Amino acid sequence: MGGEPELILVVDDEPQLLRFLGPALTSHGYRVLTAATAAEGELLALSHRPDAMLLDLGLPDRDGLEVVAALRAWADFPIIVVSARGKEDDKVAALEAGANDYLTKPFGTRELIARIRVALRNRPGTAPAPTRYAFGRIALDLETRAVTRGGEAVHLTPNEFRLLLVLARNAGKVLTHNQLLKEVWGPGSAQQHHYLRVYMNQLRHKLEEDPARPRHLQTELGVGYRLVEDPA
Amino acid sequence: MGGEPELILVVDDEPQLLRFLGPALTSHGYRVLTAATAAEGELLALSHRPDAMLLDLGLPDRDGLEVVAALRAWADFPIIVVSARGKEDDKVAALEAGANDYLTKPFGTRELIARIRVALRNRPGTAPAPTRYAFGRIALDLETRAVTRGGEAVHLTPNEFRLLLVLARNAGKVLTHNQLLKEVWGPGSAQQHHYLRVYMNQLRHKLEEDPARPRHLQTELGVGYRLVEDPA
DNA sequence: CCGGATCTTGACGCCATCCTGACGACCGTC
DNA sequence: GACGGTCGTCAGGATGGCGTCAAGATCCGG
Repeated sequence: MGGEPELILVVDDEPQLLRFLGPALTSHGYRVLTAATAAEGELLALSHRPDAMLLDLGLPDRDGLEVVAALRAWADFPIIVVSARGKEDDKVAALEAGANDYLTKPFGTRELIARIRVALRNRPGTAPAPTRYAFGRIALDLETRAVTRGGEAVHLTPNEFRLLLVLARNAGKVLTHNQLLKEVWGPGSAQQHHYLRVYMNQLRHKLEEDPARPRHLQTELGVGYRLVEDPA
Repeated sequence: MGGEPELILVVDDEPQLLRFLGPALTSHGYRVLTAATAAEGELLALSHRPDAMLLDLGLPDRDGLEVVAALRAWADFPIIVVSARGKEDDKVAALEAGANDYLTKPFGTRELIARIRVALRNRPGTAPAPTRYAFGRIALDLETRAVTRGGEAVHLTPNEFRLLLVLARNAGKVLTHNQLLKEVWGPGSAQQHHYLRVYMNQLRHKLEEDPARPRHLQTELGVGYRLVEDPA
């Protein structure tokens, strides 16, 4: 990631806790901003757009749940609620109001740091494409480029693998002949439907129990092909 | 939203807990998938791509942390860890390994539901345009090219599918013979009204309860055909 | 430069789909 | 009541897409 260090806004009215949390967070590489009241916290959140917020529910000037709801109206950063009250009703209410996590005092620093990291990790903008797929007894791993059928390794040629991969990434959907050709053989290969017939045939022989009656690699006549988990 | 209910995969070896969690989750509108071992859980996760996973750390066949790490290698859905051990070290280790949340047994159902909702709410972008139509018991999905009648799959030939699609896109409206012919068979097929009679007949036999008294695929005498949701 | 793996291309039989024709049902008109 | 028109129904023959096999052509590493 390597960019700016993340900014954490801590809103709590206990100076004791702040003196304790500040160093803990900075020592883990975060920048810290503090506020002692809800009003000040909202103001700082608005002006500094922190990457995450630590919010004590027991603030003097305003009800904690209201603060969460008010923030959630516009803020998209994670809000981790901290409270001395540990009843289930309190937790549910805060989470429903929009909090991302709920910690009951007292809590350990390391757990707090871990939960902050989880919250930051889950921010939008990080959608890793899956690197593994499975369809019945067929499994496929992108990183190792390994394909197995019922646990046993199956060797696929490059073109076979690409074809299977395109189908897997769009599992369930029908892909037209030209879509598949473009993805596997590159543009300019349209109308070469014969490739597909040959390679689908090879895939079926390597992956299907009964290549003549494919379970997963289905033909959509006149349209294209599709890979399904289970033959409806 | 508004599509399929979310699928939750619950991996736990205590039947007692499963019997307790299953109804709790389904009653909140989730679909539930269960597994009793890590191996089974990973397989189901791979093949069914749940929207979230509930994972007990104390599984018999494999260390819980390993399972979390292995899943995180490819899975992008939230993993909520459940454990009887509540020590800070355990929590930190699980969260660092990739878990999204950590609940200590015993926990309340409402808190669990609330935390699941938080996890689902935070998922990265999920809004593929649902290209679907429904008319009574007849449903039609453009992406998968699947047509169902009362839930059961119905196979349509390319021409049948195109004809149904044109009618569905103009649901309620009457389409003239020539309009339909042009859309399905291309221009230059005008006056070939016999095509329509044959194919409408086939569609009715595949989709209507009583093909002789069509509910949805209506004839407009001397004009054309129309697809309606409900026979006024 | 050789050998094996992979890709391409051709040929052929089969089968789903499509087209076409024949016939009956229904309705309005003369 | 005969007639013409439109529509629904059925089935057989034609067509084209698909699966299948195998023989070159090509690529690549040793």
